[in-house]
Amino acid sequence: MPKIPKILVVDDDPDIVEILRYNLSLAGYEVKSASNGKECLKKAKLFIPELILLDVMMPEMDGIEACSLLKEIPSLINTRIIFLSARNEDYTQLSAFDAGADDYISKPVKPKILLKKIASIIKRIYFESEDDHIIKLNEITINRNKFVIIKENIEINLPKKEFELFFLLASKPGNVFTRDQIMIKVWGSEVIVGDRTIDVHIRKLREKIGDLYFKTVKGVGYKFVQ
Amino acid sequence: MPKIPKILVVDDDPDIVEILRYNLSLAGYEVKSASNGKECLKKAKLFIPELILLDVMMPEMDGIEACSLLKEIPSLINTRIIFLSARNEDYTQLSAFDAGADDYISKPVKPKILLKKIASIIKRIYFESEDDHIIKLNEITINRNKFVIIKENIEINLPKKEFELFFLLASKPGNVFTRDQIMIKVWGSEVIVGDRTIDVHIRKLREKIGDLYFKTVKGVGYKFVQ
DNA sequence: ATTAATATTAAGTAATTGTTAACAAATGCA
DNA sequence: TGCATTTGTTAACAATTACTTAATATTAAT
Repeated sequence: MPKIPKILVVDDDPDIVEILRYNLSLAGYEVKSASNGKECLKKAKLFIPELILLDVMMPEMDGIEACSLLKEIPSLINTRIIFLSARNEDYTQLSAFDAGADDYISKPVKPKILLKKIASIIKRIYFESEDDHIIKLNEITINRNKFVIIKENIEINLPKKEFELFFLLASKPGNVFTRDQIMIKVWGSEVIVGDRTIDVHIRKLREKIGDLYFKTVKGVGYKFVQ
Repeated sequence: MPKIPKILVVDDDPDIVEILRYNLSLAGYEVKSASNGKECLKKAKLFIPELILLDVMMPEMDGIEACSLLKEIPSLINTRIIFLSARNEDYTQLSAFDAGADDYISKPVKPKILLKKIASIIKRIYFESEDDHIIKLNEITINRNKFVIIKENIEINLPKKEFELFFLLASKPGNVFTRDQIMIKVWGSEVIVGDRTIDVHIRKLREKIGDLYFKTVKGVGYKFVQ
C-alpha cells in the first residue's frame, strides 16, 4: 500500500461524523469531514481522498448533486464515492448510481460492515493502479480505463490509437521505443501499416500534449521525456 | 542484489541520524549522513545513494526544496527519496509528493516499518533497472535503453552509430577493439564502409565526450580509457 | 626521412522523419 | 437507416539529420 488511504466523511449530523471518524481513524485511515455538499467539494479538491462517504440527505446541496459535481473534477479521478442513506428507497439508490456512486450503504451503519466495504474498495483502487491502469507523472496523469489524460488539471481526450501510443511511451519515461516495438504494442503483430503512420500519430500527440514531451531518436525510435 | 545499497540520511537532529544509521547499518546498508539540505546535495552527488531519507523540517534549506533540487540532478535518476516528518499535516505531504518524493513517513519512525519500506523500495529499484542496460563508470553513465549518456550530470545525446560505437568501447574500458571488431559490431558483417568512417565517428565522440577518453592504438584499433 | 596509419574538414549522399492533405473506415447520432 | 463526425491510414513531398567519402594534413614508427 503506497500510503495511508484518505477518507472524506460528509454528513450533516455531527454524531454520525464522529462515529465514522472514530472507527475509520482506528482502522488506520486518515479522515477529514464536511457537513454539507459545498464544503465537501471544497475539501475534496484539496484533500484528494481515496474515498468519500457521502450522505444523501443534506441541506443546501444534497449528496446526489454533490456526487455529480465531484465526478467532474479531474483530479478526483481515482476517488470512489460511497453513499450513506437512512432511506432505503429504490429511486434514491438508482439516482445515486446514476450520479456515479461506487457503492451504497443504508444507515444505521454497522461499523464492521462499513470497514469491510471500505477495505475492499481501497484495495481495489490500489490493485487497479498497481496493474498499470494509471500512470502518474509530474504534470500528467494517465488513466487507462477512462482513456483520458489530465495535464495541469485539464482533461485531454485522445482517440484510441493515439492514447495507446502515448500510454506506451509514458509507461517508461525516458526510454526509447523502437518503431518495431511501437508497431507491435500499439498495432499488433498481424497488422501491417506504413511507417508514416507512427509519425502522424506522434505529430498529433505533439499537437495535443506538447512538442517537448516527445523526442525523436533518429534511427531508433521515440521517447517520452518529462 | 548487485551490490550493497547505499542510503543517505539527512536530518538536523543528530540523535535521529544516529538511530537511523544504527538500524540501517545493522540491516546491511551502507549509510552516510548529512545535517542539512546543502550538505545533502553535496554528499548525494558524490555518494550517489539508492535512497535518501530526508527530513522535512531543517534549517537553511528545507527538505522539500532539497528534494526538488535533487530531482534535477541526472546522475540521481535512480535515487529514491523518502520524506521524514514530525508533522503529519496534509499540505506538507502534498508538497512533498509535488517535489517528487517517492514515499512519506511520519516521525517518530518505527524502525521495523522503516526497514520494510526501504527494503521494498530498494527491491523495486533493482528490479526496474535490471532490464536496463546500464554501464556505470566513474564519471560517465551509459543507458542503452534511453540512448543517453550522462557525464558530470549532463546528458549527452548521441546519434545511433556514434552511440553504438561508444557503447562498444565503453563496455570494456581499457580493452583495445580492432577496426575489424568495430566494423562487425557496429556496422554488421554485410555492410562495407571505408576505414575513414570509423575515424570520423571516433572524432565526433572525442568532440562530444572528451579527447582523453579515446585512445588510438596505431596499427590495432581504439580503446576507451577512464 | 620515409612511409603507413590516423586525423581533420567539408561536402555530398543516403536515409529517416515531418508535414499536409486526401481518402477510407469506423463511430455516433437523429 | 442514413448522415455527420471522428479517427485511422496513406501518399507525396519537404525538411532534417546521419553517414560516408574524398581530399588533405598530421602523426608515429622504423
